[in-house]
Amino acid sequence: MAVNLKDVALEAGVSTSAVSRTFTGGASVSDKTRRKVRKAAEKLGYSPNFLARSLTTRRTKLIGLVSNNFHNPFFLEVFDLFTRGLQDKGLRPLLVNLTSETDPENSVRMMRQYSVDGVIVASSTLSPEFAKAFRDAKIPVVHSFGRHTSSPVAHVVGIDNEECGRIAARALIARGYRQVGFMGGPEGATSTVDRLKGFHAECALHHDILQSHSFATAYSFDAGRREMQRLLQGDSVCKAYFCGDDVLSIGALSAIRDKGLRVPEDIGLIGLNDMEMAGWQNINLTTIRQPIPQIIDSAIELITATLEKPDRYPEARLFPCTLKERGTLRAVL
Amino acid sequence: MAVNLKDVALEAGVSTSAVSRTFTGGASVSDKTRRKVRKAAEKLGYSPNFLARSLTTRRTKLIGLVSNNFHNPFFLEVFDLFTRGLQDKGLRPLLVNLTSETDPENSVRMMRQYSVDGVIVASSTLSPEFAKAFRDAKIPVVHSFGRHTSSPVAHVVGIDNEECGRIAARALIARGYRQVGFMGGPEGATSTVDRLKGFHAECALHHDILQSHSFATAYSFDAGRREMQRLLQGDSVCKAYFCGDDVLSIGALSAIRDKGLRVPEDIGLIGLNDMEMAGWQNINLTTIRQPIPQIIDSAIELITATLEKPDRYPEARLFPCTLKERGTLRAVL
DNA sequence: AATCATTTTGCAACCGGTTGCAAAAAGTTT
DNA sequence: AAACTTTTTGCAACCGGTTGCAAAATGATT
Repeated sequence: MAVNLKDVALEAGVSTSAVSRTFTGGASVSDKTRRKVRKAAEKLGYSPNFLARSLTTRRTKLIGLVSNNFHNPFFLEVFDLFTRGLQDKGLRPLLVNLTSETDPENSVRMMRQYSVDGVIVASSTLSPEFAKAFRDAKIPVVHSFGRHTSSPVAHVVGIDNEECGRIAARALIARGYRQVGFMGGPEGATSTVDRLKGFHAECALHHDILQSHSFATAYSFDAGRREMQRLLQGDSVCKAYFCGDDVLSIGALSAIRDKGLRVPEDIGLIGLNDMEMAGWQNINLTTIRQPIPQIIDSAIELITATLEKPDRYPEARLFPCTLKERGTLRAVL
Repeated sequence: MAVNLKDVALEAGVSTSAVSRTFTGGASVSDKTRRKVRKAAEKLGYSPNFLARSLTTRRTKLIGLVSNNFHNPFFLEVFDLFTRGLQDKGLRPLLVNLTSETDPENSVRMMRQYSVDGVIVASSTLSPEFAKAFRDAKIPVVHSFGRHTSSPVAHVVGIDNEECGRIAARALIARGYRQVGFMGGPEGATSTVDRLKGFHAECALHHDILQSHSFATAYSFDAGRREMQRLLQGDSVCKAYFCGDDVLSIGALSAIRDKGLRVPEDIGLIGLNDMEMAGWQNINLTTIRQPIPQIIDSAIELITATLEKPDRYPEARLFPCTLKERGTLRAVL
């Protein structure tokens, strides 16, 4: 059915090697035969079969893009940037939806069966062990938006979540909030654990700050809303909350407003990510901006570099985050 | 490096055929050798190379998932369902981000180079010609959320956009709105064209309805907001608007509220899709519900059926939409 | 035990490409 | 024109599997 190398070779009156060489960069072919081959290929509508090629080159140009959060709009931006960035480099993302499956073994086997060149993990909740499983299997891997530990076991590119916790705490304190809370994402999410740690540490530096914390069950609107509703029913409601991320903040915001309270007058809120929606005028969320495009570009750069040199020493690339002031915190005193 | 068929055959003391046969369903192998092979494979950590296999079987189990809307949260839900649904059937989505590229030729070539078994187009803006290009190239294709024409040239599964326009018009009219507008998505989007047509036709059935229409530049919050701002500056603001989709509605909503007008008291709004966010309590959008899971299940079912029988006659599968009443239209009179 | 039917097995060719190597062709130098 | 260097070319083996076919092994029947 489909036209292959041999057909083109026959049509052009050359060997299959000649055809193969015209279609692979840097091979030795004379202009004359190259032209003949091009013409024959054109005529027959030939284009090389990447998968057959990969058998000998051992490069499929397939990159596994594995994520477990398809309910956070933040990740749509992430997928957009990853797919475009990979495409620009001639790579193809093979999308893997983890849902509840967090055991890496299945994913590793699957990625191996498809001979992906490398894997990009896009998740702020999976533990470093997940990425490590790929590394152990000798599959180049970069964990984007993952946890930075003191001794990374696999490439990580993202932000310093502890520092973000401190930034949030400082922002609240600078605005005169004295009773502050951290409303985290799921208790097991690495990002939440680290953000809490930094938030807690920074608050502890000030003797007059009353702090508390709790966790939502997921990084989602519903979870954020429910958790804030629960908090508002309690007896020690804080004056301002640092929420685990933007979508949680938006859920919290809706709960607060429904209760008839004003933001930021009655309760202040600060999120994290600065996803597109945070800037929507009807939301206008004060948040900590994560430099998403930079993180993604860097992750792609790192994975391609690792394809070249698979035993590259693991590294962590962290990008600074900045406060993005909008309308859910009162002004600095 | 990686362990292959031959290694396993050697370890198990059988031929490569025997190994191959134990790993492909319905082949003739005795229990005894099957056990030997399984054990050897286990020991060496072998799993078959799908891509090498595909060379002879002519099945890669790769499905191109091509979309051009990575800025509409609606599509995150779509990707979630597609990836899970395909995975459940043992298929792998190869994600293609079209961005501005609407010429199908490149996509066709690319999909052919990766020997995808089939392609799912997920877009409400691309014309049927796009999917047709795949069909012409003998690549099984299903256009989900695509345009239904009287004589489909490729499989389409989605909704009847004209009927949705009529549903919207009826909803507005039933609620006593007499001056109504359609604020569409991009003028070239097939979905917008069809929705306008139905909306227009239904309004025309009533002599006392004043209708108008305009287009936003994209299916996005910003575009919706900008277009509504423009409309509000004009001199013939309608009493209610049917917006091209939910995300446009949300943009419009923010523009209206910023102007100090109330929804639904001053202006009514109805969207389309019923994406998750439409139900968020701080948005609470009245909208037309599109049965997303059904559409996606059906699209997957149709593509797999077409893999079996590639010359299957093109069909259109349309699912009924229903009005989802929330808070942005006043009550029925 | 011999004959026949059925199942299991391995050989070898093939899927669509790439590539090392040596021979052939082209280009330089004397 | 001969000798030498460099470039181009085709052969054939290989990548990791599958599969048609005939031979071998097994099981059933007499």
